Amino acid sequence: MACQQANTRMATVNAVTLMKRIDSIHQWRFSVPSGPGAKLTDVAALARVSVGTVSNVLNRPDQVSFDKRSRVLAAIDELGFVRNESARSLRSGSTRSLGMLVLDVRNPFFTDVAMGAENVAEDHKHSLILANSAEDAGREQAYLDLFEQQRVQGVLITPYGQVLQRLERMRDRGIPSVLVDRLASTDQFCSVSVDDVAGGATALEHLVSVGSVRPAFVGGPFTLQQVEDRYRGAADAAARAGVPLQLFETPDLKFERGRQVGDLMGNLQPDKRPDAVFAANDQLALGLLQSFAANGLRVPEDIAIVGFDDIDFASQSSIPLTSISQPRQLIGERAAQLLFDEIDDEPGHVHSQVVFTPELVARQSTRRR
Amino acid sequence: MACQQANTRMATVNAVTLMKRIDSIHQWRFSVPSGPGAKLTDVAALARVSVGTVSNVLNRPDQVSFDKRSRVLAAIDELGFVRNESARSLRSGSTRSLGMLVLDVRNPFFTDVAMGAENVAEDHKHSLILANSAEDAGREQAYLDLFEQQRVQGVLITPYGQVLQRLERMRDRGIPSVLVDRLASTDQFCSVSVDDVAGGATALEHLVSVGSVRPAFVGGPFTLQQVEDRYRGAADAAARAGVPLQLFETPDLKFERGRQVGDLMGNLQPDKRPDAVFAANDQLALGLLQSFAANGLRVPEDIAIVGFDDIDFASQSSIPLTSISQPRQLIGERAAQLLFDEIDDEPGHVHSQVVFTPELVARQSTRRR
DNA sequence: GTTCATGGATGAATCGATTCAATACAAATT
DNA sequence: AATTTGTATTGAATCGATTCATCCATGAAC
Repeated sequence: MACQQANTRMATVNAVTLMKRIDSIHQWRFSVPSGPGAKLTDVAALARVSVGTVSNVLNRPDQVSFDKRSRVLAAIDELGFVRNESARSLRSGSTRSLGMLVLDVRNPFFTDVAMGAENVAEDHKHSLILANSAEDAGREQAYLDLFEQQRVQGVLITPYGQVLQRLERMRDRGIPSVLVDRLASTDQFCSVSVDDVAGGATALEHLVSVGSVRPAFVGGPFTLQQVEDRYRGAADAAARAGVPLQLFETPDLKFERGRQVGDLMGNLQPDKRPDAVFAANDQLALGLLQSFAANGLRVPEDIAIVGFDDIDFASQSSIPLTSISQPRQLIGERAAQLLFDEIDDEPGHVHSQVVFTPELVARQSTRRR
Repeated sequence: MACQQANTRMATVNAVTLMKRIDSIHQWRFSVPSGPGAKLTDVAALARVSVGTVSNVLNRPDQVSFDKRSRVLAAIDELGFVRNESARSLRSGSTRSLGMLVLDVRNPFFTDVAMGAENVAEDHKHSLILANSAEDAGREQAYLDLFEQQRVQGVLITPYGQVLQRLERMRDRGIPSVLVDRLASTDQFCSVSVDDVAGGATALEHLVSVGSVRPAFVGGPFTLQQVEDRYRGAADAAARAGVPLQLFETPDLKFERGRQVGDLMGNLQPDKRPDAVFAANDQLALGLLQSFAANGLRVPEDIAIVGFDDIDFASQSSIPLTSISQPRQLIGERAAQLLFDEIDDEPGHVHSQVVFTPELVARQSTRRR
């Protein structure tokens, strides 16, 4: 009884589906195709094959005979079928996407890293969802929520707030992450970072090698690990070289701060004034440069400058800026590779910390006097 | 017979579901929660309510009594339930996302526009998927495919290749789009753009007003509508002012080209050399600036420069650069608003073309001599 | 005491793909 | 001729949420 009813209903459903198909073909032929697009069953009906075969054409085309495959492809084309990704990933249990959460999309450093990651993701037929925490713990959490809801396969993140615990929980539930531009403090994660201490040392050694005897460090806040490390590297190198290192601490790393510090230095007695500056990033360095230009200090003759990051504009400044260059794209690529390693779960996956050593790019701002 | 079998199978399924539920609670209580997360039915069971109620708590919390609502929320918390967005949007037929396709994520112009759009999207509880066509027609198509598969609610796009027809088709199937930084040539789309002709005119009038009598335009290729328009605006303004306008055409708008053109100008006789340059964008302008600095030409004394876009680095150059500023963030916001208008289909939606007039930001590079 | 209205709650049906056990069929082997 | 092997194909069950027709309980109105 109930059974009969079920059968009846089934027949009804089929009839409706068929109608819809004919209808949609009709529309396509004679007018503008519109409304909700065709679905897989429509394609199957038009190509006179089963839904399983259509799915195979989409996912394992080489397992389908030439005849049916081409019929299916023709039907797909005819109907303008576009597979519904929500349905795909609901059933298959796997989205084809990674989430990436950076501190500032407007910072070219991160967009470069993202491009590197995107390239690798593309090779794996995944897409990269790029999000911007904008150095805001709330947004950071919100985007992690989003990533979890979207069931991304993995996350690339430059953490801002306290998220490590959460990331561990996510990993335990099947969403691994890789820390970018941060050395993992635990062995719970892979990370890709840059040896800022070495970078700081390189910068300062370079200044000494071009003749500086009164170098200074400009940067802050020291709560940023990067700043701390770069300073420490520079301080150690200064000690080794037997020169003092003056410190100008700033509340942030923005251009404006650089200009302010520059103005400050410009007002010092020439013999008190540093003869070279190592700025914790290029923004600061450009600020210094602008200030010096405005105050009639010559770079590098009166004062040399080295920055950090080697952003495009370092080389594009009127006086091209010496800087410490990080392999940005490579960082992104490597991070994505590590992430895929963990996703594909080569069972013996061990978390590894990749540390790149940044390189000096010498330009006019530190030319030997 | 078959009917009986069906019933039996159903019972089996229920038993399995129950087992799984108990199992997952068990795991939570006594060990690390892991494996596939809890689902909505688990929450319903733990809170002793129906699945419909849980769904209501998630989507229409005010329609649920306080008692059950808090039980559900407690269960969600206890199980660490995260709603599966694929399932949500499959059933509801609507994703909560927009796609945005730009020509170059590394260009601060586009990241600013994107941030504006993102803010509006956030207000509408949507997320913005940012993709980079990188001025590659293939990638552009591929990302549009992706957007269609993901069933985004709408698309913000700065078209590169021939995509208008495709966008029309998408719109007819329920995915509208808004053109960004492009004036829609048809009335089929909304668009948000900037009046480049006016911008070009402004730039040239400014140069004349600070005393230029031999201005030049640098930029290309003229197949880019932007370049064409900026040049035309400048040329018209020059004609009106009764000064000639020299043209230096470039194959692209990159920094390096600016430097090359700058070197070229540096080699001209001082009385043949332009006394002011309008560069089609800031990258070119910075290239010119660097070249002039290297060749000992003083800016603005020997030659004034005005750029276009007012990127951050325009003001951060050693000699701060006068530029034509576009309301980038506003462009993104407005575009997203128009898109939501069309998505929410206020039935009388008419496509509108928003055109912002760019503004001159005068800085040192055009200071009156 | 009965009817009606209403806000809350329920749960089977549903969205559109993929999966996989079952089957059909051809070719190879015994 | 019978059996095995292997490949191509099928279609019902499934993923995890939302939807919505239905039901329930409570109180107001008659």
